[in-house]
Amino acid sequence: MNKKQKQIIDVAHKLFLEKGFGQTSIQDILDEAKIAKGTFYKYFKSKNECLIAILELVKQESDQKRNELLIGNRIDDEEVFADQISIRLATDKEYNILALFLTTSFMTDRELGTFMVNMHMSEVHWVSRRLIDIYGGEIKEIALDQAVIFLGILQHTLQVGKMASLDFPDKKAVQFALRQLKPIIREQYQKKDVLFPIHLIPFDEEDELETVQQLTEQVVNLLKKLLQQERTMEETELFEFLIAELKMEKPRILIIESIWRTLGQAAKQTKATDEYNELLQKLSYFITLTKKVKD
Amino acid sequence: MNKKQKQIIDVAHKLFLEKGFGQTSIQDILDEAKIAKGTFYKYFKSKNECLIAILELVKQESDQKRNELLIGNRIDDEEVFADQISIRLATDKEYNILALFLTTSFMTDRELGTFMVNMHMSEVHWVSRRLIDIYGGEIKEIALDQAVIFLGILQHTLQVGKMASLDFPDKKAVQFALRQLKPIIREQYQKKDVLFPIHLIPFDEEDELETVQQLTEQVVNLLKKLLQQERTMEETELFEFLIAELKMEKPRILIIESIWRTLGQAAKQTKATDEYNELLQKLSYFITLTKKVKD
DNA sequence: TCAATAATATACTCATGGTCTAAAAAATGC
DNA sequence: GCATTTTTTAGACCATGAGTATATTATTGA
Repeated sequence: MNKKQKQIIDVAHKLFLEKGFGQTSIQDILDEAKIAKGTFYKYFKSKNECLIAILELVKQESDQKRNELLIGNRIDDEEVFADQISIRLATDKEYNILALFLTTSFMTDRELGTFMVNMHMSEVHWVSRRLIDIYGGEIKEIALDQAVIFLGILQHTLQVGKMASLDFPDKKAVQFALRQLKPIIREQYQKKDVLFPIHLIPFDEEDELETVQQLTEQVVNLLKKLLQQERTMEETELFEFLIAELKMEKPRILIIESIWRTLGQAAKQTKATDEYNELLQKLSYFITLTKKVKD
Repeated sequence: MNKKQKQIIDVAHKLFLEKGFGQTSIQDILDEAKIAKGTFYKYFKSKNECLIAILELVKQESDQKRNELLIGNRIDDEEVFADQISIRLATDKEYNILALFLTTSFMTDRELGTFMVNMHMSEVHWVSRRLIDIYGGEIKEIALDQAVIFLGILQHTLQVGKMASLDFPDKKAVQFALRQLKPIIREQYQKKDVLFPIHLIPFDEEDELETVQQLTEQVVNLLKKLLQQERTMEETELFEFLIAELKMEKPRILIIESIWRTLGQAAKQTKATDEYNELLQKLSYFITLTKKVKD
């Protein structure tokens, strides 16, 4: 990412938060960033594209934080899940992401619309996978339903809370929603009353839920793939070490964890590619899952 | 309501549905309605005010339908409740009402924003009152929470269903949400785990939940109040009869019901005042409640 | 140093919401 | 049926804001 581009994104980011997307004109951004119109349109085809760029960045950052939260904790710790949700909420709320989702149908702009839908669906899928982590594979069939229910309760609770000017902290709403979920899970699990069948979750993501072995293989493949691209010396070294370590009978999990942390730091500096982030995510999942299996 | 005004509203209504609010320009409305700009701005201060007018009309119509649904059925019939919800859903979805709610924070326009919030809060309150009808006064303390949860699940279920292009009928989503609610109610009722205290419901509405006696008194007062305004001969006659009947020891419920129906028909023709509609609503509630008490 | 690239300043188009005015058309009261 | 008032029209006009285009001035990298 270019320096000027980053500058524009930062300013736009700030202004969108302060005044809202609709209320911020491109001129405002130009003035605040002290750049010419041409520069803006050199980097972004439109205001909407600029928003998408910001949203992608924000998502990456919160994904990172979510992964960090997972390390060193049990995968089935509800408290960790609550924190992970809160992280996204903080930024989501600032951006009124939910508002944007639904304005989709208002917009002519198909780009932004589909982007929003994809982002939301990926969040729903993430939640359903985490619910399986927490409540076990037995709820697999109803996990999507539960994710939809959980996010629905959460979103509406926050919305009404805001409307009624009761400003309880986000996390209180998260925990409330989570508490409500439990009796539903018990009931729905018994009755097998499913609305959204699990097969709606894309296959490659579903595979992540499988065994450590499969996960190891995926990570190794990813590493090899990334090695074929241009990498710094440090990365090459770390990647090759990881591949070797993962191929061992009993990979030393604490060493892998520490490398993961290093890579995560590096990713923070430069805007990491999707594949790089996928690696980080899979790696952190591998770590937590391995720890769990050890128990 | 003026004839020209109605014409404008109808055209705007149609266009908003076809192309969406944001995508419909005032010029579009003018062209379609074959009107001059001045005429539009004679009746509506702005595009937003026009939307509000439409929304008010739509709400009135669906309130009416909801009331009609209640007559002749038990107040605690879940099926009736599901139908009542579906009614509003049909129109809400057309208008992307939920989208508008949330865009509130995008808008500079405070008017439209507060209007939306009020409309939504009144819906939440209505649902919580109906839940009390259905599950009994014992759940009074948790009724608001339940309404928030129910609407949250419902809204998100519909949203995800739309995004995933599974087009199940609205009513299926309503029944799904309602089924999920039951175990929550059981659990929450035992644990008294309340987030939104009942006192958030405005007092005058809360009173409606009280006894038939109180309700009778309220209806009589409303009738007297309305009689002091200008009324047609027919209305005066019906109103005075109702007052007399309600004061009797055992009001003949079927007669009252038939008068209610007549008044409802009349209200459909001319745009009824808020007070008139309140009367209709209270009356229908009186009828159903009385029937229930008889059991 | 020179050529390519990045950045600036500024003028322009176009769509849209909203205001204003003068004249034509309708409605209304006597 | 005529005069007055109200409604409606047509269209000019303004402001704002997104996005395009262009000519000019840095910056930079080989």
